[in-house]
Amino acid sequence: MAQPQSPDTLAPRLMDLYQRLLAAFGPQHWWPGETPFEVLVGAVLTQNTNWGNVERAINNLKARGLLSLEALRALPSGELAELIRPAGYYNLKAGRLMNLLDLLALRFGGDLEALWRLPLTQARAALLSSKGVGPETADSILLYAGGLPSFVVDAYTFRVLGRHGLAEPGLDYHGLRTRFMHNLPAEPDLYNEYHALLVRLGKHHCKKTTPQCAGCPLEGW
DNA sequence: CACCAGGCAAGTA
DNA sequence: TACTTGCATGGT
Repeated sequence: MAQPQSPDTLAPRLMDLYQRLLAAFGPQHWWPGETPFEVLVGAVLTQNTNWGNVERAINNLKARGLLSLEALRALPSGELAELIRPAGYYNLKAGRLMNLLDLLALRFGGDLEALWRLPLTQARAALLSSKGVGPETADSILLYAGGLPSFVVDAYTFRVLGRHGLAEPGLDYHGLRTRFMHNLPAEPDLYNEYHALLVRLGKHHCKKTTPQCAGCPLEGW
């Protein structure tokens, strides 16, 4: 596989990037969610959406005691849509969430632990088989709800890595994910913080694709 | 006012 | 295969 630089230097460079972000921003303590189930729901609701809006939606469910697999599945999809309205794309997401809840109920007996017990690739494939769960949502669920070492890639990841020569144009989601996973120890805590730190960097700095902005913790890196 | 936010699937050429 | 479009709220 053609890589922007030799694999020998890639691993240390990815660790160096992590250390710099950690030093600059500190631990991010993702994912805000009290239970794995709540994290899973949040993962669907936050698709292309600000987390603050997702919290409003989840609070609507919590306030009514609906934040459980059984309660949500018993809810008419139209009512679910109204409750998650603040998260945006609410009709779409109500359907996507129901798809995923059906998968959990029908294929795993409603037991998330049964999902986490599968080999990572099989658990990931199961999640991806649910319409509305793409690679980033699947990896977010595996990592942040299941505590499994599945690296999460997002738009910020492409932008930051691309700018610093660690991701060539045309590299796709799978390519970038495996680049991280083949060059870092398979530690869930590391993957957890790493992704959160990349998002944190993207949120407050360096929104442009080309030059680095002044004051960025990666300036000159 | 425009633009963005922790995507995904379906449609088009 | 490689773009493009629809989905939608709330904050800056």
